[in-house]
Amino acid sequence: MIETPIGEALHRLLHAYKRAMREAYRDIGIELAIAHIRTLKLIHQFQASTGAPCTAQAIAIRLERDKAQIARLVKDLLSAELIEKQSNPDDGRSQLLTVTHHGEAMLERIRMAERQASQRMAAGLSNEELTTFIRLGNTMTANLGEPEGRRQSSKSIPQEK
Amino acid sequence: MIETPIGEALHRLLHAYKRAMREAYRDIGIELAIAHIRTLKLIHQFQASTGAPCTAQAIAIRLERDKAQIARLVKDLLSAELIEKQSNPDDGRSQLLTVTHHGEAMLERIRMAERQASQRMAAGLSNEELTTFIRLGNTMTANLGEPEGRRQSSKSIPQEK
DNA sequence: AAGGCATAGTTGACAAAATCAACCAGATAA
DNA sequence: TTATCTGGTTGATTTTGTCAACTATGCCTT
Repeated sequence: MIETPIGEALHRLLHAYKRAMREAYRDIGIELAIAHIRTLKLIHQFQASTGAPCTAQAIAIRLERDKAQIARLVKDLLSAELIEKQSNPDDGRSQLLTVTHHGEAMLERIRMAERQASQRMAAGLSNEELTTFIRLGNTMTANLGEPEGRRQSSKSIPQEK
Repeated sequence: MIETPIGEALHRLLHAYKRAMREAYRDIGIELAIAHIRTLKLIHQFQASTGAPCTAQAIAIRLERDKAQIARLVKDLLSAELIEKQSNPDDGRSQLLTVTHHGEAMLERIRMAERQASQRMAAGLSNEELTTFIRLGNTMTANLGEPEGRRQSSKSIPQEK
């Protein structure tokens, strides 16, 4: 077969992965798009790991996305009543986002769907191999994440360590 | 930091990678989108490895994309005179695609841009680690690529081995 | 030879993902 | 008080991707 460099391997894997995830979500009756699901998961993880609510700014930083896109994703999740917002007492411009009970239930269904697809993806690979893959992937992401300039949404935002 | 499973690591890496590639292409004055570039590269690789021209069907199979999308990508590349087509003598429905000299020159510029970004991405990693990453990635892609049904563009098309 | 089915490619429509720019209200620093 | 920065919003656009229906051609069966 044709030799594939890293970039090509990545494209193919993420495309296959997204397709598998979409099918798994659809099989369970979840109609959320993948970006919405990632955002919902991040809001929940933020709460769980810091004990504090999340902000749109934190999501934009963590996902390295344009804040405009995050705003639209958050708006959709609010409309679906999967998250809710309160005014931030420390910053009048900002809202604190938390996952609702409805959102918690949705997250549980998402986990079920992902478990199945992830097991299929990882078939024949040891835990060590999976850990190695994640480590190498995160290293490359970090390598790419130190820009020389022109990054928009995070141009003057310090990278979290 | 928050633990990231494989899916999350993949999303972040490909997003960072695509952004780095776009910046590298832009720095060199290339205005093609990434999907167009991947298609152009594939047509060239197909020629180089088989000695025969490429077809839209072969691209759809190799990239695992909907044939409608491939048709649009091919149309754009034809308009940009990066590739050209001839009627397939063996199949009146099909056209054979080849890269033009203009396309060859574009590919050379693309390789220069990618070399720089790839080196930055791979900083600190050995060749063995990069090879391992690609191998694991391709294994997972293959795991996901054996559908139980509902795949559109490749539903009745046998997977290449 | 004719009919039925499958296929290569095209087109329309739509959804998802992502970026860029401009804006407003609030926060901070001088 | 003023200037600058920031969190978030909205509009516009580009890129990526999927689904369905269609046409012309190819293949198989009768």
